[in-house]
Amino acid sequence: MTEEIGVASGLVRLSFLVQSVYSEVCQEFDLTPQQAQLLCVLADSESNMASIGQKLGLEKSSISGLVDRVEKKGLLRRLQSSEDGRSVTVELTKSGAKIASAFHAKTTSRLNETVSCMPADVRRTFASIAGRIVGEHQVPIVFPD
Amino acid sequence: MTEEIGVASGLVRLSFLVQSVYSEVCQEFDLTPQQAQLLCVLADSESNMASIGQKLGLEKSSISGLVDRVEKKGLLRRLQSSEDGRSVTVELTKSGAKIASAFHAKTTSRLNETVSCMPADVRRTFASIAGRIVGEHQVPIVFPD
DNA sequence: TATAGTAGTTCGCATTACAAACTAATGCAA
DNA sequence: TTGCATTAGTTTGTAATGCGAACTACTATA
Repeated sequence: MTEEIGVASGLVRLSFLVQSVYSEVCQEFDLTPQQAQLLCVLADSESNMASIGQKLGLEKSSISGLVDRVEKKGLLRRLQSSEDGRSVTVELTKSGAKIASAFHAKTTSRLNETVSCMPADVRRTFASIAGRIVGEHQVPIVFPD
Repeated sequence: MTEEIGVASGLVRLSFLVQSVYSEVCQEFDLTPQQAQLLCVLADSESNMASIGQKLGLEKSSISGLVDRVEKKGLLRRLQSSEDGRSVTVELTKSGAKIASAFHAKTTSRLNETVSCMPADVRRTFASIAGRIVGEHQVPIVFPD
């Protein structure tokens, strides 16, 4: 069951596994992975378009469309910023917040299941190393804790 | 620098980090992530369309187009299977094998850099746990060792 | 030999992502 | 204060992705 693999291969294959779990949960919620990620980013706090783009690593033109489609689903809304007339504030609607929260809980539970084959201390060790890596690289909070 | 985060959040954010490194290397090789993944799968051994679909977790109709585009770049070729007239064997061309190998090396090196902030024993521990997780879940070899 | 099943392809659709060109609001300099 | 460069977002056009459904061609089996 256990394979001796290198760090790089482990990272890529782990990422592949996580993506597939993430996608499965997305389907249950009728969301695309990108839409779910947007909800998770906004769950923490409202954002303008530029900072969404920064967190997700996407160009502004990509954000416009993504926000359009999620807005059309009624999960978020755009507000004019009072401070800067050019800026748009994006925030979750009540429905969006509910779905974001349920999606987050379900994904967390599924990922915990995924590592349930390992004893608690190994899981703790793993989480600690993962935290160290993402901390070192300022990975944005695309999935709150 | 180090953050105390849960396993689920660690997995998602780590995956996000890996995806961004992977995408960066893809750009250097003028490949999309999906195209690179196809090359990596074929680097191990030739495949028919169905088994590519299984490894990548995609429907057959998605594979047709992906293989089309990579074939058009001259990185792989389709061969009629001698055993089953319905089946198609997909294999890398010489050029495709060369690019697959270079892509793999570069990605491995970049991911190793990414974890270079940690001492060797921690990296080994991490690789071992990752291997255990992907082994437990029969994650296909989308990135050979 | 008829027919059911299998391997791939094709088509139409929605989503994703980008660059370039655009609009509108802001801020700074003369 | 006026004028111009900058900034925030949007729009448009293009390419890639991924799916399901309908299709073709080959295989297997009853």
